Amino acid sequence: MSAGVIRVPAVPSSPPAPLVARVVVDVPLAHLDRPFDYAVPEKFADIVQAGCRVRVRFHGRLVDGVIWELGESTDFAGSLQPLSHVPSGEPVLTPQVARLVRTVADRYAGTAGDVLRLAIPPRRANAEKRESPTPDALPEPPDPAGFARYTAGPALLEALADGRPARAVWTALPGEDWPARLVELCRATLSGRRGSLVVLPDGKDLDRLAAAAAELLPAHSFTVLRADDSPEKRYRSFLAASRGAAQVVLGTRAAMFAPVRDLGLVVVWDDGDDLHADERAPYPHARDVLIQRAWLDNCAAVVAATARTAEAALLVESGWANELVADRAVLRAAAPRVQALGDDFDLARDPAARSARLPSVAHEAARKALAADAPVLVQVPRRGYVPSLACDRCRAPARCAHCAGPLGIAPRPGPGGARIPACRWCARPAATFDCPHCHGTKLRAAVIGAARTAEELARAFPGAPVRTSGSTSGVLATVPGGAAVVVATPGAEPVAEGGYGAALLLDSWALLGRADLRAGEESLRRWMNAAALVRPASAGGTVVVTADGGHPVVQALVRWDPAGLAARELADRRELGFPPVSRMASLTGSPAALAEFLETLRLPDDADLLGPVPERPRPGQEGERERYLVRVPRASGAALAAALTEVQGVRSAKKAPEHVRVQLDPLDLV
DNA sequence: TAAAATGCATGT
DNA sequence: CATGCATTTTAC
Repeated sequence: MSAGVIRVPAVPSSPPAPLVARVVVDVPLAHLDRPFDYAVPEKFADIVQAGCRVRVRFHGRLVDGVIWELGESTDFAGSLQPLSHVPSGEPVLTPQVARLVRTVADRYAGTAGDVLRLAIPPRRANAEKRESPTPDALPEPPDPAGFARYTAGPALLEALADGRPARAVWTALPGEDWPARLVELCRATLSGRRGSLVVLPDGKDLDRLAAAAAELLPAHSFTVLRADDSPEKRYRSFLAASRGAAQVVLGTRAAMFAPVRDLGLVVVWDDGDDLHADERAPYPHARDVLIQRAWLDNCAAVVAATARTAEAALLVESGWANELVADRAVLRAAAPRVQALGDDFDLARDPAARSARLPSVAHEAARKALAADAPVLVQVPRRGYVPSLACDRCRAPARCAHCAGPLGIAPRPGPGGARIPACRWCARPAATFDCPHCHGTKLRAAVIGAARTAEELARAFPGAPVRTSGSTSGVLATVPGGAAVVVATPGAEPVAEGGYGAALLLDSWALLGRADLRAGEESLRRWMNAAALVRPASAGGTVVVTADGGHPVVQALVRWDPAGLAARELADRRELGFPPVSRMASLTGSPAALAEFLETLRLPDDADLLGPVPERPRPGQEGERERYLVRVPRASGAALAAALTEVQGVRSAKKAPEHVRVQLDPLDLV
């Protein structure tokens, strides 16, 4: 130290200014997934806040970042670079969301930067300038009558109003006005000064929820986050939440990270819908993220749907959540009559029958409803289901004798040009087949659905107007009461004023025959979501499903027993070693990159490596790609994620040229 | 992208 | 075994 330095005594009244900003930089490199310390220059001292955006010099370049936290010292041995820019002090990352982001990144073997990109919308300076309108007053707790049909319903509302961390798997009754019920949950929570977050699969559902919120919540107390809003509007809605102006946030899956103030409740609606799985790395699932949030923030959680997933069943079975269900008598009063077509009418067996007229039972149900001036819902399959293999005798999906993966025909012929059935998980050829259910030895290709045209139905019911709702023709949210035939693909069913008089579920064989781990659960979910729009049996409501009444999934629909099927699914998956009882990771990439990846990978001892299987080429992707699956017991899930993260770090540090896509608990376990 | 660390040959 | 120069590593 030079002799001429003059030491200035510290002014006692001024608090020590924050000197160090720990910044998460937006670079896509796995080995740099940690905060870096920067000096806060004098000129920014007044505006910087924990959670605000910054630009910093990193590796010589200017990059975007977020202040993870502010501190007064650093462990870094070198001299700190200063923050280059602080575009605004607006805190866009709350400490609670920061913690969630870290947890989610770790769970999915991704980086905090990747998760932050999902969690924080792009900045719009204009939106920041505007003030967020604040609500006038807290609401009173809601009328408990809405939940009176569910055994523990009123008690749940009370718990929420008291700020207790109640956890429930709610199975909504058919015909339930679920948007109103969900808003009542939010209102109960808000009456206790706590915020709520509700995540739904799509914009159509969000419209209904927002309409209910406008009725039941104070003005400006809620905000709606939807992917199809303009960037400016999205940022404004986001700020309404982060500033604490609106304490109730309703949105589609990107809202799962919304910075709700004083979070008291998280809700996911229809958690079986695959739209809840984000398709950007690291592919988080809204239900799982919200459950993590409930853990971290010790808040209430409600997993709600008309049907039930095996994951929700596990939450109940493990004791994490209580069931919120109606008893059988209440259910009988609410449910439509469900008829399954008997064994004698088998659409799948007779190709001619498929293109022919409606089965007479279905025709009769529709005719009656139309005669009573009620609309009829017709659910038809979407095109493009993947063909799969099933037992020729009993139709059970064919599974690999080694790992219980689904059998299929390889997209490319094997050695010698033969197209032998093979496991789509571990790629072992299935030279012989012995059905575990009926000991059949022959395989058949399961039927691929083809949409019945609206014109065909129009001919079947002359005089009734025909409307269609689907992704190609446009999704209708509602249809008026009165005789009409409404043709919809699964998930696009409009709500009918006064309920449908009948529903015909014509996609049964296409849904049930899919080579998907979730085919059974998913079929019931889609059927129930359609059937729930039908009037109760006492008002003449009828549902006809064109499937074998002996099939367990069809039985669950007839008896309206989503909990029973979910419990059964869970038991099956436990036996076969499937999620959610085990955790799985899929690794996709070029054969060379995968080989190199696996060389560095140190798997937990109890891990099971399956594959590789060839990946069907995606549009716009060059070269051969294949996929491995890794399976571990649930307890080793964190160890698996950590091992995968480590390899990603090593590979990115040595600049491995080819990327390997790592997905934890992927939905498509075909 | 640029500074620091490491590697390596060369002349002592 | 310093020294100079090239290459690799790090990233605040």
